[in-house]
Amino acid sequence: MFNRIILIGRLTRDPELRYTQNGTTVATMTVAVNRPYTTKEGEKEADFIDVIAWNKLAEIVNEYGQKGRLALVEGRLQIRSYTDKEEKKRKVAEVVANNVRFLDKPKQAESGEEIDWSDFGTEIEVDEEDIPF
Amino acid sequence: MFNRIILIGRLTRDPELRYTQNGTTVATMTVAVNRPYTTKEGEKEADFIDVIAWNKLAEIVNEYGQKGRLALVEGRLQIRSYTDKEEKKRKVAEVVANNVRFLDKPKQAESGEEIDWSDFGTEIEVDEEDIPF
Amino acid sequence: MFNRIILIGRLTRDPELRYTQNGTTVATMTVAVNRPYTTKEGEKEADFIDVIAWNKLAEIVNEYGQKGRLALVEGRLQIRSYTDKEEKKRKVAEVVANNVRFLDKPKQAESGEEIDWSDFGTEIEVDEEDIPF
Amino acid sequence: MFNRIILIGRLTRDPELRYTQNGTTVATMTVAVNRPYTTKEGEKEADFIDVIAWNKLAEIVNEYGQKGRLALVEGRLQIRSYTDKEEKKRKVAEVVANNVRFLDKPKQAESGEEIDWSDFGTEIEVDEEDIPF
DNA sequence: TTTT
DNA sequence: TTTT
Repeated sequence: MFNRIILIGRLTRDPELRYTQNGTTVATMTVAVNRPYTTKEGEKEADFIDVIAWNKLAEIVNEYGQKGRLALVEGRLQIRSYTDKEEKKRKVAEVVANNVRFLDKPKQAESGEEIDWSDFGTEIEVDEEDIPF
Repeated sequence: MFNRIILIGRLTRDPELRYTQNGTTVATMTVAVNRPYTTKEGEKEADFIDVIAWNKLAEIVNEYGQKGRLALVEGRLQIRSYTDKEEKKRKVAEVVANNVRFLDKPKQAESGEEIDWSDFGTEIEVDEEDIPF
Repeated sequence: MFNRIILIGRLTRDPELRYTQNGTTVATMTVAVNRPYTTKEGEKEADFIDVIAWNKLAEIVNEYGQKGRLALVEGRLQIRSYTDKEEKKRKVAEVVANNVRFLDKPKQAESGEEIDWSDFGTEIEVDEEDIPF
Repeated sequence: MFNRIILIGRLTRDPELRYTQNGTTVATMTVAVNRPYTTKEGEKEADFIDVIAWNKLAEIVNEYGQKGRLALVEGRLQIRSYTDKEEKKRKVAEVVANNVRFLDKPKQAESGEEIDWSDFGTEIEVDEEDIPF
């Protein structure tokens, strides 16, 4: 009845853009979120959380999100079930984003390339109806 | 850096209570959260989300949570990695609760048993330091 | 850059429906949210939070929300400034809802009237673009 | 029964530190949160939201928070009522923080002063029991 | 009294 | 496969 998750973390890699068979745009990325404690050995741990974005949000994520950028992700936690090749039931957890914001300044583009600063703090939010799955 | 999830859904089964080797109490349960849409075939779908609670919160969850009850769960999404028997890397997603509240009235106890109404709307919240993992 | 509030509480009165000059529907209501503690005198306290909903959400809130119902409200906190009749600057805080859900069963309608159960757990969510102010 | 707010915005001024009569530390600050739209005249608007932090959190906020810094604030919305000098009932809205994080790097200290970078991304979270009001 |  |  209610499912809301809010994450702030860094992209572990550049987002990947793909298209479904009927042409819907989808972007996937992984966000590393440091845990709120250190282990007894004094080490930091992180959760690596898969995020999926659809349509216009996918395109914006793909354009502005790069490995290392600090992102705020808002969405819902989705658990997908499937059967693997060995006929075993598996589950996949991912956050279906409806809002992504980049909180740091983009990295200086390589070799003098122009930077588009307009994304800093840009609001990218989608209606639930724009999320196909 | 920030990891917050808020769920409202129903317990798919009674919580399970266990103890770690050093005696820490831990409760696990699964919450079914209906998705915010119906499929093209008009079917409702749900995400079945594993929840883990520690210490005092585990005990309260175990006492007041029963299959079918409507629960609000607040916590963080944790992704644990492990290697299975076939030496394959697997991931488990679960919500580490720091706050659980039951939003409906408890089911009438069987056979005239006394009901403890005190849990209805009770605030059960734990400090991050009370969560061992 | 980010402003999200989630409340669960009870309506202190039936919602009020009005229309702006250009015909936009707007509903206002107050939600009582018990505080997470009792005072030293053992008394419960509550925050009485004004909520405003626009357009289609306003109509649904008006139809299904009645005094005493348990509601989940999601939105953003808005602080409006104005000058009162004595030329003093005043501030008003209100939650602009983009999602309202009723978590309890509706009260039995008076005098044998039919009940519409369809609202129980219904998802009512609006796009940011449907919120005029 | 549930009251959670999450804000990201910039401090409009340095936090103010005070002490209650019984010696409890309290910090107040205002966070400017830009609204998710521009007006028809193309202007950006912001909500100026008062935030209050207690005890250890107050001290940390006071130490690391300066005018202009980007902060994430998590807490609950509190509406306090009081009667003013003209015997009129007034209401004050403020966020009681239980978690504050600074998301940008601190400003370079003036005149070669040493910078303490340790706060960047530091987790500052308090137990509900540490919040006196 | 308002931040970038 | 993991980010700062």
